[in-house]
Amino acid sequence: MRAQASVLHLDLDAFFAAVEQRDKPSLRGKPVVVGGVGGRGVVATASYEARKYGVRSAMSTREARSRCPHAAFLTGRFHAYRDSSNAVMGLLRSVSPLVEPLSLDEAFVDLERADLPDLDLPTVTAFAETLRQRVREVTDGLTASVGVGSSKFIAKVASELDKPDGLTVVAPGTEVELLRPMHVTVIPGVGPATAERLRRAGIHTVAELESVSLDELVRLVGKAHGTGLFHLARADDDRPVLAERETKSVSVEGTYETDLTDRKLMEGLLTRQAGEVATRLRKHGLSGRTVTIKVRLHDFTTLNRSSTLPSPTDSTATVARVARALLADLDTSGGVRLLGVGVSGLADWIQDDLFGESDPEVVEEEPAHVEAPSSRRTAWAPGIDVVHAEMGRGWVWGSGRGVVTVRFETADTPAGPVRSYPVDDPELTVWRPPEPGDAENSMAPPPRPT
DNA sequence: TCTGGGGTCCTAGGACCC
DNA sequence: TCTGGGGTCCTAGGACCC
Repeated sequence: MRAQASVLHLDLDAFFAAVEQRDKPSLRGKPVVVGGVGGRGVVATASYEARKYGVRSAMSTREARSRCPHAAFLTGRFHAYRDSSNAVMGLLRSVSPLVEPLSLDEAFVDLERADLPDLDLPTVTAFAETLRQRVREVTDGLTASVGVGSSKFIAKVASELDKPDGLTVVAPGTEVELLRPMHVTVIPGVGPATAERLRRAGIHTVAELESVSLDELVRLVGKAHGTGLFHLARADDDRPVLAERETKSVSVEGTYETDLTDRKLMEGLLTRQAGEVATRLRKHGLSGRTVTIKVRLHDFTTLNRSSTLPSPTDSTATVARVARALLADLDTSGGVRLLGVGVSGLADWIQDDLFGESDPEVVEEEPAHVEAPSSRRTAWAPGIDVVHAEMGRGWVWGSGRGVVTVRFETADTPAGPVRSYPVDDPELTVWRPPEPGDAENSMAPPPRPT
């Protein structure tokens, strides 16, 4: 907890629905529900007009239709949402270099890094009001709710207090008295299961939570969660605002209108999902060692099965093959409503399949002099094809001591320049031969060193 | 025909190694 | 040879968030 109110949380109001109402004037002032419109869809966002009828996020669309039949039910237009989100995040970053997006419609901003004369309440309040106005301008009319406080926790709680289109600044020193009367579910991480456990222990409010010993809380909800709750109940929160978060996993899943029973069809769907996952991995220059499938049965029981490879992959064929093998061990005779594929244990890039699909000897015989940065990452092996964001395509001449040297040589430029980069330079990634489904698939590989 | 999709983090048990 | 402990990796499930 900081001595000044220097953490800001911004939340765009009913974001998806608000974008739809902005872009389609006939929807303004009317109930709008964005989400899955099929038989098994759920509500992503309801406009405030729809909320009056009890429509809520995560409610089934079926339920929403029965509560508010005259609402407009729309599937999302994610490009439009992303455009507006980018405009807002860009605005926030112009104001402070330390911006932590939580989703398309939410972010923390560290005001200690903003250009403010001081962090006194009047200054911060005026700044936040100006920021809300500028959000309106860059998004062509969307509104945001903003909270400012001495920590992430307090800023987030504050932004909820005056929704929509409001601002709350919590004065340092008043945090605990603000929290004490509130229900424990204001604390991030306290969902239905934890709230029920606490309720059975007679704990409903933050004040009651504050009176419980650390040992007792750990006994009730586990070590990590218990210690977290102990501190948050006292508004004790030192989590920093972090601008960049590393991706830990990539996954694709789908719920089907009717339960699947045909194994061949399931294998085909998993194969298609594996292709989407692998394409996204390649697009971001990532690869991973653990392939996981997710299977939700007809009765909603959910199974995960995973397998960890000896080295990272971003290959459609490898991910698909492992996914199908994992499915083979499962009894799906009762029907399957959801299938999914994911890859985790991510490295910055790939070794598996660099020299062809199934050739484990090549993979294992990594030259001893090439040092891997960590067990999860693989060194820049000489000869592999790479691409640099500005320089374009080339191949690795050599590497060592944290530096990789690249020769930028292609069919068009046979005697290209040589450049060296830090091994973790984000501009430099392994080049992958395009697979079906990739955006650009007309490029030929560059010449290889002999 | 109740119950999405994309994530993160935690727990717990077993294998394996030192 | 027996016994124990600690650390890491892997797998499965669950809670939670937006």
